[in-house]
Amino acid sequence: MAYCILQIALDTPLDSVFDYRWACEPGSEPAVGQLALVNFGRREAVGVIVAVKQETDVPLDKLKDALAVRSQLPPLSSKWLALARFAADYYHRPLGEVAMPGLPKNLRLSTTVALDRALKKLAKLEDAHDPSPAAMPVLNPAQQQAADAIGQARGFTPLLLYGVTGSGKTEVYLQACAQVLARDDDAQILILVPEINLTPQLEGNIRARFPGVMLATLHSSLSEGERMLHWLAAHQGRARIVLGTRLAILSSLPNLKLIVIDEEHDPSYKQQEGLRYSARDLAVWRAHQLRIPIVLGSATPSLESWHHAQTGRYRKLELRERAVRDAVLPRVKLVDMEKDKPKEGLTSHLIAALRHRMERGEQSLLFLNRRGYSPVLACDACGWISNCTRCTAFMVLHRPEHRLRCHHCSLELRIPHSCPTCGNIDLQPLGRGTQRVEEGLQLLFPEARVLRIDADSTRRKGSAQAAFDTVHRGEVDILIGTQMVAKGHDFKNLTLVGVLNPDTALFSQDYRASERLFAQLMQVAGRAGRAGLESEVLIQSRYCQHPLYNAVMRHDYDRFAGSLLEERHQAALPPYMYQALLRAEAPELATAIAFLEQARDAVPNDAVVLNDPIPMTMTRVHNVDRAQLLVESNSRPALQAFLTVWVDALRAMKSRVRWSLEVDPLDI
DNA sequence: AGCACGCCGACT
DNA sequence: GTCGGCGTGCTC
Repeated sequence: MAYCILQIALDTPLDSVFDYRWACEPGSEPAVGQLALVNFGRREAVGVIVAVKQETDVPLDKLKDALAVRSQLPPLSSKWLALARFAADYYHRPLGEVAMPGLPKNLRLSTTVALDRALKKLAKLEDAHDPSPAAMPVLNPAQQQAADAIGQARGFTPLLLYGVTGSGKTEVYLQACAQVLARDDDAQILILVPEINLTPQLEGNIRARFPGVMLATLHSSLSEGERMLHWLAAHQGRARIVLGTRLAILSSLPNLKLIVIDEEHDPSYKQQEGLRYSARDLAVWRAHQLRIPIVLGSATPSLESWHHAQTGRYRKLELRERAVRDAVLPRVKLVDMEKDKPKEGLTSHLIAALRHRMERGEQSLLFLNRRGYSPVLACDACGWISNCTRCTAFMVLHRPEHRLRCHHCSLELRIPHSCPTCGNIDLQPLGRGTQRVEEGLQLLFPEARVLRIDADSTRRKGSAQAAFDTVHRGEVDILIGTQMVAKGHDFKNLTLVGVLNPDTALFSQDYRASERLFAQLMQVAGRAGRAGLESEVLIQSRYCQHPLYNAVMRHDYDRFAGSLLEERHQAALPPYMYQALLRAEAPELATAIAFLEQARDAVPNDAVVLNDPIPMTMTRVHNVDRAQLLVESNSRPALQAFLTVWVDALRAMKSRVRWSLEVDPLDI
């Protein structure tokens, strides 16, 4: 029997691919891109074949035979492999660690029963082959122009669709999709959305609009069986529209002809653990690779994308008006908390506005990005405060649950009835979270139906949707919530938005905080007045003169972004600078710092700037101290070239300190 | 990362 | 006597 050598990428942190022997006659070797089951160490693993060779340098006593090739599955395309390879190189992780985790878990088992079952089920499924859409609403001229620009774009065309909330971006996407589907019988479209709780609405819209088109969704709350089915439908080219969250950017789409990224500025496109990739950036690369158009939609684009639009790299499409007839932008007002002292966290202005909505039978939304009852519990007598014993953080008082909770390591304690150090029984909750505001609302408005929506009130699966349904049915007068309520949902009868405590972000260490706050305020403001009712947004602040609030009041992203970009330029920050962050963690801070100092000097270099190692803002989490080192360069290639050499050197250090590298970090 | 091997402390 | 703590070594 003749043999060939399969080079296989496996999901392991080892920076290498692995050779296996495979018995086969010449001419009938497996294809590159096929999956194979192998023995790896003492376990079995599925990897992807990245090369088929006749020879190998691996000594014979180490070389093993591959166990099986998944020949019933069409191979992943060379384009897909190139995407994975790019991501692996760019983020400096092993190829297998990038390529494999995106595949359905059931494809990576040692048995093929799930695969075979899914293939059989798909084969029985009728291909829906009528791309003609159901009745399309008439677009306003700006929308039509945008949809046509997308639909008619050929080759790599990045388009920034800039439109205020409610300006009808979704409708533009849908009509552009209709054009692409009508033009090309095989065309596939990938639509990315930031979070899963937005998908039901959009998914319903797409299904209603394209009843004859197969739609596959890909997000983290699918069951493994569904994920396999949907992934396969995309991989076979049969799903014409794929709607997913960031992980869908690595799905296999052989006939991809258009990519849409909704709310492209949203931080959840950036994976925050493991392989820290940006789905938005990979999407742009993928569009470039395939020479297809990509739409980046947002009311508050990321400064990176805005910058590209200003310099002409991206084409800007603008929607200036709300699409629903008579819908106007809500009036945004600032309430000066220095003059109007709040009661239960609410100024008299806001209380009056809430009362007014109650009288008119309209709904109100209060936005406070802080869950729990109060962020700290303190003792007036001796100065004790509720520090977490494992983290550099306060334990948050959760009154309904009778617990102190650390939001970083999830340590939980009963609420102490007296001060642990001096015995004082009069412990004070300091500050205000959603639970405390909820309590205050019940005092101020005993007759109101108040509903709190945050991560605590929606722990059980499906309870978030149930809560939102209650609001939609009009069974809630005042809704209080964290950023969960800021996104996506259209509340038809909502005419007042109150923003309770946004000031902290104004003075944050993180230079992206103001960009994020602006986006968040615009987004939450956009919840009001969707159905044409006149509505207002009240922002309670101690810094009413702050330019950020001024820009929000005028709905003037344009100028705000311009001034932020100017600041970034002056301060040599992204997008004028390219960054990477080396993080280290150890039981003692000094160990982490020492590692980073060693890392800083590991490779001689004059192309990039290596800053001094510093402890992270929140130094200790779960009894581990963390520090970081920022690497900067005004040239992306120079930074990348350095990182390639550096990562090799860091691996060679064989330090016992845990470290990770993040390219293009969002939080510094 | 897994996973196993290996060499020292307190338990039925 | 063994169960099990996690140090370290390897994965074609």
